[in-house]
Amino acid sequence: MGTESAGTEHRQPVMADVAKLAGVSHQTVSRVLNGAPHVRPDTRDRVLAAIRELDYRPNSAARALVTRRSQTLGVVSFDSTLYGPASMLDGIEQAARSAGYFVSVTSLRSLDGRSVQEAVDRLRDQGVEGVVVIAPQTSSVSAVARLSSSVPVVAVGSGNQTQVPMVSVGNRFGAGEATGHLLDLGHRTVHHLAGPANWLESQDREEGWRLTLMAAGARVPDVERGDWSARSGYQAGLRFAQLRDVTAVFCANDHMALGLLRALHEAGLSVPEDISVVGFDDIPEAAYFIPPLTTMRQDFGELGRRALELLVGELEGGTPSPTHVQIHPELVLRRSASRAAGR
Amino acid sequence: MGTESAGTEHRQPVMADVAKLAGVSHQTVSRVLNGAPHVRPDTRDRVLAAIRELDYRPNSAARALVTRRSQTLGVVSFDSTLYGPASMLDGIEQAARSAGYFVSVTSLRSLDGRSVQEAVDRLRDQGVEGVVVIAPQTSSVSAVARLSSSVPVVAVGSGNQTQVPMVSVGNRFGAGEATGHLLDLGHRTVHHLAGPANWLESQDREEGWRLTLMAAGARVPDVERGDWSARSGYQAGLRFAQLRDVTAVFCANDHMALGLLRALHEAGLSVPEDISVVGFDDIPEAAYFIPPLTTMRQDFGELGRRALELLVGELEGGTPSPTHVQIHPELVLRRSASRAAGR
DNA sequence: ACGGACGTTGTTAGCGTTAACAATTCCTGT
DNA sequence: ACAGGAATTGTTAACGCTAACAACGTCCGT
Repeated sequence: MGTESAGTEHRQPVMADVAKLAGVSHQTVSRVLNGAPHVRPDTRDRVLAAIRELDYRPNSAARALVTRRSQTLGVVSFDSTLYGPASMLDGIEQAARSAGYFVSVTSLRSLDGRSVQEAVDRLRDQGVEGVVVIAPQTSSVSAVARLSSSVPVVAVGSGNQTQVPMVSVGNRFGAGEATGHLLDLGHRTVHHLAGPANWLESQDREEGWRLTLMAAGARVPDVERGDWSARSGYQAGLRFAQLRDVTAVFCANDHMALGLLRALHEAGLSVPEDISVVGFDDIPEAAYFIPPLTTMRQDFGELGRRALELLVGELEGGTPSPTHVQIHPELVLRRSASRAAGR
Repeated sequence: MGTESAGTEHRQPVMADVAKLAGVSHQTVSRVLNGAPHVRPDTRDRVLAAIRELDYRPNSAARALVTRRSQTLGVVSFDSTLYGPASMLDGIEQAARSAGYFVSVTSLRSLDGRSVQEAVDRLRDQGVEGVVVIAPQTSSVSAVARLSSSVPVVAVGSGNQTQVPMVSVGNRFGAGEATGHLLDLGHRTVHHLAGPANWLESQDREEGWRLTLMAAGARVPDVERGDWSARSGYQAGLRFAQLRDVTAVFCANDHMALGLLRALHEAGLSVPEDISVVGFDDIPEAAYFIPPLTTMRQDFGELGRRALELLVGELEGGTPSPTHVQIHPELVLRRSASRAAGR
């Protein structure tokens, strides 16, 4: 008793309102809502009708409180402006939705471990049941490993950490393919425009490149290093253009390759006649660079989806074992790499 | 059940646990947590110490239940893989975080009104306090207008709908600037590569272009239409290359401009000598196209931030009036547009 | 017709927090 | 020292839902 409605009180309807209208107890309403067995069909229909009539919506906070499940997953990403992270986020969201979860995002401004810690804490405070981390820096991955105890965490990106379940692309493999392709084309060696040193992706791609070169007995030239941006690729390209002996460059991503292409073009060098270029990612624009970019395709959306599946599996199936799913990138042949001609 | 084991019962600490440890009532703990006045400093310290010791974290579901506030905002976006939406999302998240809100995202697969309806419903079910819609299609905007009654909604993107508060870029203005620039350069007229017909952005940019041409007494050529992708820009470019009279084209976005550039290049036409090109967006790569793209810069991040401010203002300040914030794009001069030479 | 199994529904008790109010303590000025 | 008020703390009752169990039928076999 107590708080009976005063008059034309216009609050959101609650379960009790539905119950009254349908002439049943609120528990029966709950049963209908949750698809519990043993509800007589006509009762169910009456309840459903009442729900529709009142436009009733269950209060998720109340439900979360009692079930101890928020139906929410968190994503922490580093720079969701970049194509890769954005696509992964997209894949994650898709997969989450079809698994019946909401997704809450938060992105890092800086990449120290403390920042990752903070982000995950924030998410935990919100009551997420698990989190996917898109944060492929050395520092953040180790930070993630530390906090996986409180809430299930899955990382997506790269690296061979085994402390945290992870889905990653075969960066080493991909870099090897790219480098091998260039070598097969007859280049004496392959130069490398690497990504930031503290990114796992960079490290793995560089390693794949180096290993392949060594396995082929080719000279391993010094690495140029960019920051993933076209700008940095351009600057590196200017430097490569000076070097007489470069005939092939493997770029750690497509954006840098774009900058490189432009620098080479300005230097009067033509691609692939003078210098062959291979990228990594296969962003949608890569096919429209001048010339069209030969690159390693990786399916970011799939990556995100798989990461989410892993997380949900751990959440629901009770698979506690740190798994490591790997997705292999694929060489896409276009026109930016060709037979060595010397220059 | 994961890491739960029978012997060591180890539930998450709740407020009562903290209270007991600190030797106070749970209400005092609540007061400390919420910064209520009239708590003696040393009591506060004891409580704080207990919180730290137990690593206590307030249960957000319980709090949301009683306060009727979820501290969560929803974002529905269309294709967060694109640079624009991704950047806006980023801006939104930033702003939301600093305003003390969580952000829950959901993206649309298809763009009919029903789909928007569903997405917003989903978000409502989760208990979001407001939503930002990044969905610049004709159909979705009108759908949004319809449902703004239940939960505050702010749209971001384009259009001159007044039914829903909105922050948009001055697309018409920007298109006018771009077109005007080309005209000033001496081109008789300017061709247009437009975006999808059902996008508000497309419509506004096309209108801005058309109006400017008409105001200048220039002929208004037929429009080519793409879908924002480089691929579609390439195809349109192939067609433009056939037309003898095109000396300048204004592309509705940079990605299509990239494809256009490539098509022109293949057709043996040089930019800007034979044809001048101006884009829209100023994506980070635009400066590294061949040639560097003259384009209209718009600050997507800012757009997102402003949208969120608007929403929060409505939520907290109780400003119910549909506002319309407009951000002006800015012409960035690079090398893809030059004085008309005829061809 | 009767006892029991089962299908169906209702009742009661929390979940962990904040709001409202009651109770206590500590000061002031006189 | 004492009333009166402010500062500080405690107690109780929601918030809207699900879990657990109790209470009704209803149907069957005997």
